[in-house]
Amino acid sequence: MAAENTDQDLAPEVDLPEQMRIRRDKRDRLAEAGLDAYPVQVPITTTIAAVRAAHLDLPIDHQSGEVVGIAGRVIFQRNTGKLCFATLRSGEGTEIQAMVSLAGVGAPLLDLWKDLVDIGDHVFIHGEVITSKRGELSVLADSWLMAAKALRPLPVAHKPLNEESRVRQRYVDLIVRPEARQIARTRVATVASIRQSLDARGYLEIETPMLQTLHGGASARPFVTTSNALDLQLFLRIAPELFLKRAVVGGLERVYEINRNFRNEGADSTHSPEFAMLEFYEAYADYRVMATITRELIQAAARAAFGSEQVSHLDGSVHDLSGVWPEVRLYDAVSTALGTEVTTSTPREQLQSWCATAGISVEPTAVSGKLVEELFEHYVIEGFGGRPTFVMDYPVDTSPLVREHRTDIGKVEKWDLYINGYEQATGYSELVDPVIQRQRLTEQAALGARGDAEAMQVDEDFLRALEHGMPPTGGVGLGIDRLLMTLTGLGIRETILFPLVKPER
RNA sequence: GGGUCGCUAGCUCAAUGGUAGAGCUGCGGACUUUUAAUCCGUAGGUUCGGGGUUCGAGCCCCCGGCGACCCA
Repeated sequence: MAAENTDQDLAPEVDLPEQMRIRRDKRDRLAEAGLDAYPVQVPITTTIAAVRAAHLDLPIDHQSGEVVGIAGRVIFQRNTGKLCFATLRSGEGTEIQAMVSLAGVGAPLLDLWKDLVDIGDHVFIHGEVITSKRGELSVLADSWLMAAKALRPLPVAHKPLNEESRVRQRYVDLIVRPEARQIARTRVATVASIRQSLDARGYLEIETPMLQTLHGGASARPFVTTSNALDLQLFLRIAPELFLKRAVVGGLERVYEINRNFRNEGADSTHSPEFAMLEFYEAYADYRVMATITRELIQAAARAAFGSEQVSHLDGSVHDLSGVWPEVRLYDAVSTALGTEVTTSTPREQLQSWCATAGISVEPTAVSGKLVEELFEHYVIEGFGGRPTFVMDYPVDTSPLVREHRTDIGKVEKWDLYINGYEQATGYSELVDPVIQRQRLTEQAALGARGDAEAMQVDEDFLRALEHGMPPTGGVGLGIDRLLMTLTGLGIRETILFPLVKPER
């Protein structure tokens, strides 16, 4: 590692920005003064939050008598000649004031504090819990230690960091922007809520392969990699679907997985090449049952994250996720939009003509169902507004893993849930007939052979599993990052702590 | 994929084609009750990279990089 970065590592210090040179110098001077810039530990006795909680009512300019050792990051400093104030913040966001005075620590430690402590440093303060003359809860130091010296200056705390830096240096974003820390916690609460909802319903959380020898379970371009040891081409999974279904065949009849999928596609405000996905399958359920469970999952997540099914976005808008959500049928919606009836038997040439009129560019080989879906996305989705809407009953030729509709020929029992114009989740009555599944995958493979990079491959082992008998099953895929978008109104790159970004140079 | 906008000091931003500036941060000094402390002084630049036009380019032109927004 070091050997590959010699230019960086050996960069003369004079080439560093002044402020970084100075902080490196302070690091050295700490050692000369007998203070470790990076001690293995500091003798904390409690946390900032605990001190705050224990002294909620301490009157102004009062001594508590309690002596504590605390540590936190310096986020503001106010130094005077013989009395220094610093605001310390702990990782979870609680702040407390440290007071370092001549009377409390003596001249040598006071001078070292003033010389060598910067905003951004982690420090340890030992002393009595008091309130200042302005009433600020403080620890009046009788000694202090460096807990970890920061060699880079923090950005100005009161001006928003530009968006690119926030994503590229999330650690800085987390330090300076409370919303960034809040989003990370909201995500945890959301995912925990999902697990709780499914666990309560008797689901098992399992883990399935991310390295797969065949790509399937969705229509998407995979990332391709190689196992050197096995001399084998592998794909990063685009979906866990085919393995979760194997589990259902095996008798794990309510299973889910929350983990990453990888799709070799572009990134924008609603797409990320790697994204977190929930998939869950329930034997003896169908797509309607799964729609209800999905709505309840999302509503429970909203309550867990915000205490309400009315979620407030950071822009101040309020979005109502409560109640039962509207449903539209895909072909009905497209028919209404075009002012003429569109069915599964509408000729492909007619659909292509409508697409051309709408200015939708489609692959010349696109199947009829794909064209209908394109028309739907072009004409219908915006009309939903922000209201969650289930779009029901999709064309069979774009849904190779879904069972045919029980009454409508040429359609499948599939819904997509749209929120704010993006696809939030999709649910199926799963195709469990191994003979039809083989036909569908064979057709997919034929598309792949003709150059469709998103087509699925024939997974013989998956078919063999189905041939052992899979119970009637409902399944759902739900984007976790997009659920955070739904709950917070943020772009996908704000909901992912460390999204993929191109190298800076 | 197309279009528009942006990239300047550690951070946030200025700068008719004519000496690259400000605030905060930093550094030196004063200050024992501050709260984005205050006051005095001061330093800090490969203007994203490369090429071109020009007496002269942060600014105009071309190529490239990264990002944001809109469109498909």
